[in-house]
Formats: sequence, structure tokens, C-alpha cells
Amino acid sequence: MTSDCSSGVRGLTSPHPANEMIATRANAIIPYRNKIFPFPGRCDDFLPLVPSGFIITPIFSRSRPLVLPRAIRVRIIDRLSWQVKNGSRSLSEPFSPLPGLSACDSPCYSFPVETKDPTSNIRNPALPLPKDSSIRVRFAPSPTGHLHLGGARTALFNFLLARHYKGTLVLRIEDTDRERSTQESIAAILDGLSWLDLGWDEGPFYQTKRLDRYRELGLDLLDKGLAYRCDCTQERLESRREEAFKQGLPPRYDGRCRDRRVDPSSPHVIRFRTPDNQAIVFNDLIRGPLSFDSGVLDDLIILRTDGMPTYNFAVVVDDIDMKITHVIRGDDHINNTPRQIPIFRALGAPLPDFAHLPMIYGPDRTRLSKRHGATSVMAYRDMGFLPQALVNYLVRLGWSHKDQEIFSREELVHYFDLDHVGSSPSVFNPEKLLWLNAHYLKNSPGEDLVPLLREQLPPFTDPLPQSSDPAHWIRVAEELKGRSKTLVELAQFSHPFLENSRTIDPEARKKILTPGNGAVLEQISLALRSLSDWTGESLRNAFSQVGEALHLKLGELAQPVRVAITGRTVSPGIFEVLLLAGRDVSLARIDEAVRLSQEPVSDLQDFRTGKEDLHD
RNA sequence: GGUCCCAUCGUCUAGUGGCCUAGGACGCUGGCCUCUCACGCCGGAAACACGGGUUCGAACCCCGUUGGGACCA
Repeated sequence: MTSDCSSGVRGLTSPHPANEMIATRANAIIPYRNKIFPFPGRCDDFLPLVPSGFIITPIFSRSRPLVLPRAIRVRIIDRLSWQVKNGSRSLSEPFSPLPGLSACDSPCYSFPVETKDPTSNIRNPALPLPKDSSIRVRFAPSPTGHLHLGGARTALFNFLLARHYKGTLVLRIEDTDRERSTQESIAAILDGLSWLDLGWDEGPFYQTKRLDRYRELGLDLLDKGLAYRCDCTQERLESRREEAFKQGLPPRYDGRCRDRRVDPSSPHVIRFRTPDNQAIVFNDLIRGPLSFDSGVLDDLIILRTDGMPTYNFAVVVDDIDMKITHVIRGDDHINNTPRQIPIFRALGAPLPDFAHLPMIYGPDRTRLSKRHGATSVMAYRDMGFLPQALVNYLVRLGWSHKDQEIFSREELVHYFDLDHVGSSPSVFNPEKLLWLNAHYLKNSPGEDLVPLLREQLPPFTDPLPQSSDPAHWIRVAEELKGRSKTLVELAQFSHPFLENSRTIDPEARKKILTPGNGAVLEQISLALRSLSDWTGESLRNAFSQVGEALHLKLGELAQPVRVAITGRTVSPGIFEVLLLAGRDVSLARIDEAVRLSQEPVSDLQDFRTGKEDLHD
């Protein structure tokens, strides 16, 4: 194969060939590592001399950069393999040629070569931040249900990439499946995005409002002979499919109507004329080069009998019209990509870059679905998760930045790139999400938590007097946030300090509110009653006096009081509890506990002393 | 069935040919702190799927096997 597209390369023997290569940059792509200088070379082309000490890396390879010992020549063996020659010795042949590559007719066949100044730190290169970048990405959900975790992560990665590169995020609703698309789903998706605080810049655009456009471009392809009418009946296709199945062949359309003249007035679909026997190659920004044989591809339908576009067609038309530069979507679309690429070409549009994110699995390593429990983003809100926690969890599923686990939004935007997105699927782990949620809860200011706490609480029936004081709410939140993993737990812990009722845990009553402890509580009650003020210090004094008198340690006093006031064996420190409940409530509850402790434990039916039970 | 993808502790991951006796995090676990439970702090068990090859040297590059998954119908 001889060269004919090396215009910007040949003759580059000037002192700084690496710089020259920048000028030949063929297509803008996100820097894969540090800097990228795509080389639109042909097979058998030689790159010019690269100065010694420079580093050269094949972009498609995951191999390490090579530090060049002296000036060398790099030879392109074919588009996806390379060789570095130094004299006669081959330094490296890291890539075997991919079969089926014929001509370099596409920018994605070009051979990007990375060169770097050797003085830069290879291990920890400066963040590639082209601030002027004009990348355009999109999030394109189908409104056939709630926003689920996988979709949310796709949205998040698109969002972060757009923000990181100061680009644009387009929201597009793919609602051409009229059977399954609903208004409720659209609302649910928008709600989910808004809860996670993932804003978009353009849209939402609805595919159902663009039907004319699909039709226009579909007919355009028809005119150009790149598509054709097909009136094959369902039955015929069925039988062909069965036959193919019997023969063990892939069930694909046989192209019967390719060159038939189908009457335009009779019912028909429009099929795309998929090019025969071509290798379709694209460089996935996460996985590297992916190759498909067009022979296994169908002549897929682009417009149905009713004029509705099919998925693959509408997506391509939209991505072209919306000038999407980077298509970042779920792994499940990898097999759609080779179907879409010929359509891009047929429509004369430049190819965007593609990046396919690995899936999120359930614990059984199958695609996360309803039977794995909650998958809706909003279900996590209802379970008392903070959106920051979910975002932090989701972003770490597949992406990493060294050993860091906790990221602020600013850090995410700053550090996020596709380079550190892994290629293997990950399993959803609720435990870790819980830990993150506890972390964010613990580190949130009490006043931020109060409104969220309110949402989780049932309406008051008999609020404590201090519940009308906003400062009291903040104190409650501050005191209890460190012990709660979710807002639901926080609400449960907070309940006794806001409502004039509490539920005594049966176990706790049986174990702690014994007649012996009743006597202890009586003594404590007496001591507390005599207190002139209700402060941490005076309470502590009172307790140590009672402790000395009864020869009991603080722990032995605290536990009965804890159960008396909160109804459970777990709570903040006992003095904080007494302070939060206040004098009147504390004394009333202790006295009530004294009474309960004298009663026989047999009447296990009714431990309730409150009117409302939060757990109901 | 065809095509494609994936493979480091149970889980999320670091790792880009020598810094690896494989690092961090969740979970598990021993201890400290302590009025309970958490938090926090200190310690522990726990992984390169297997087999070839390339290389002076492989978790890392190549091939194969196995296993898992997705898409198509």
C-alpha cells in the first residue's frame, strides 16, 4: 500500500518534527493521555525522525510509552500496528495488525502518536485541561421508567466530562417508542437528574417532535440510493428467519428488496443499504480500537411503515444535528455502534468519538434490575440517602483518582476524565453506599440537615414545646447525625426529642427496666428534681452523687435513664440526651419508667407509651 | 446460535514492563477510646482466573483456554 495522504508529514525533517505533527492533527479528540498528535499516516509511511529522549506511544495500545534512547524512525505497518526502528533492531511490536483494514478513508483510522517532552513527569502528568474545548456530549434516556442507577451514572459521567472540558451537555428524550414512553417517566427522569444536581445546557429535546426531520433525511438517503423501500411481509421475514436459524446462519435480512422497485404507495419500510464486507473500526475511548465485520450487519430498517424512525437512525440523526462530538453511553450500545457508523457516513457527517461505559451489575453479576432491589435513584432518596453520597458512590463505580474515595463536586469536575474509567463491569455494593452516606451525614452542618429531617418525619401529633424552636432542631440534628447512616435513621433517632411520645423497645424494657433499676431511676429522679439548673455540669454532678450513694458506676446509671427517655439502648451521651429532652420531659419520662419497671413484664402486648410509632 | 465486551482481595479499585514482599476503601475481624451505640485511632485475614509465548525481567504486552456478561433475533 502506498501513501497518498501523508501531505503534512512528508518532508518533516525540520528540527522539531514533533511540533510539525501537531499541525497535521486530523481530528479533535479528547486527549487520551497527555497530548495527542494524530498522524494521518498511510501504511508503510514513515514518521519523521523523532528526537531522542522523546516518548512515543501508540494511542490505541495500553502499553507503556517508550522513552527513546536516540533519534529513531517509526514505521506504520498498518493502521493499528506500529514498529519503532532503531537501526535494524526492532524495539517494540506491541500490536498485531487487525484484519480487514483496507483504506484509510476515515479519520478514525488515523494513527495517533503521542509525543511528550521527556522532562515532563510521565507518572503524573499535568492534567490535560483544554479550557477552550468545545466538546458536546449528550444524555439520552428513554422515558420507559424511572431514572435508574446505570442511567444516572451515564448522566453523571457525561455531566462531569462536559464540565471538566467546559463543554456542553445536551439532554435528549428518546421517546419514539410510543408504546412504552410515558409522561410520568419523563418527569421521573427530570426529577432524578435534578435531585442529583446534574444540570444540562441544552434541551430537553424530544424525538417525537423531530419526526419530520428523520423522515426528511430518510427520504434523502432514498434519493441517493443509500436506502431502499422494502415491502417484505412479516410472514416472509419470519420464515426466512426460521430457515436461517435451521441452517445455523445469523438471522439477517436477505436483501431481497435491495434492487427491486417497490411501489411507493403501498405499505413499506425504508431500509438502510449496509455496505458489504467492510471492516468497521472505531476507537473506543475506553476500550481502544474495536473492529466489526459489516457482513454480519443487517440492512436495518430506518423508517417504519408508519413513518416512525427506528432507534439507530434517530440516534444518528440527532447526534449529527446536535453536533455531538463524544458519544458516551452504556456498554449495551457497543453493538449498535457499527450499525450507526455507516449511517453517519451515508449522511456525510463526521464521526463522533465513542466511549462505552461498563455496566453496573447486581450481586449475581447480571445486569442490575428490579429483582436486585431498589434501582431507582428516587428510591434512594426515599431511603434517606443524600444525593452527594449517591453521586460519590456512582462515580467511583468505574472511575478512580488514585486512592481517593471522597470527592467534592469541584474535585470531581477537576479530576474527571475518561482516561481513568475502567473497562470492566462493577457490582453494586449497597454497604459502601451506606458508608458514604454516613460520611456525608456526619459532615453536613446540622442546619442543612434540618429540612431533610423534616421531610422524613411523620406529621406531628403532639410536638414537644422545644420543637417550635429552629435552634432545637439544629441541636438534635447535630447530636444525632454522627450515629445515623441514613436520614431515615436520623429521623428515628430524633423522634423522641421532637414529639411528646416515644416507643420503648420491648427488649430494652425487659433487660433494663427491671425493678432494681426502677429503684435506681427513682433516686436519679429525686436528685434531678432538686437541681436548680439543667446544664451538662449540674447533671454530671447529680449523677456522680447518686453513683457514689448507690455504689454504681456511671454506666449503670446511664443505661436505665437512656431507655427511660429515648426508649432504646442506643443514643448519644446521657447528658446530651437529658439536655435535648429538657427538664420536664426528662423527669416525666423517668417517672413513667419507674412505674413501668414495677409492673410485671408479662404484659408484653403493650409497651407503648406513645401515641405514634414512627416505625409503623 | 451469531457478534461483541470483560477478567487484581467477598465488593469497589490503585497498577500503563523493574518502584509489587501487589497499595487504598467498604465489609469482616482483634485491640484502644468509652455511660450505650456509633465515630475516631492502631493491628489482622483476604486478590493478580488458568496455560503458553515475548522479554534480562510480566499483574502489566501477545496467543490460547476457562469463566462471566451484553447485544441481535
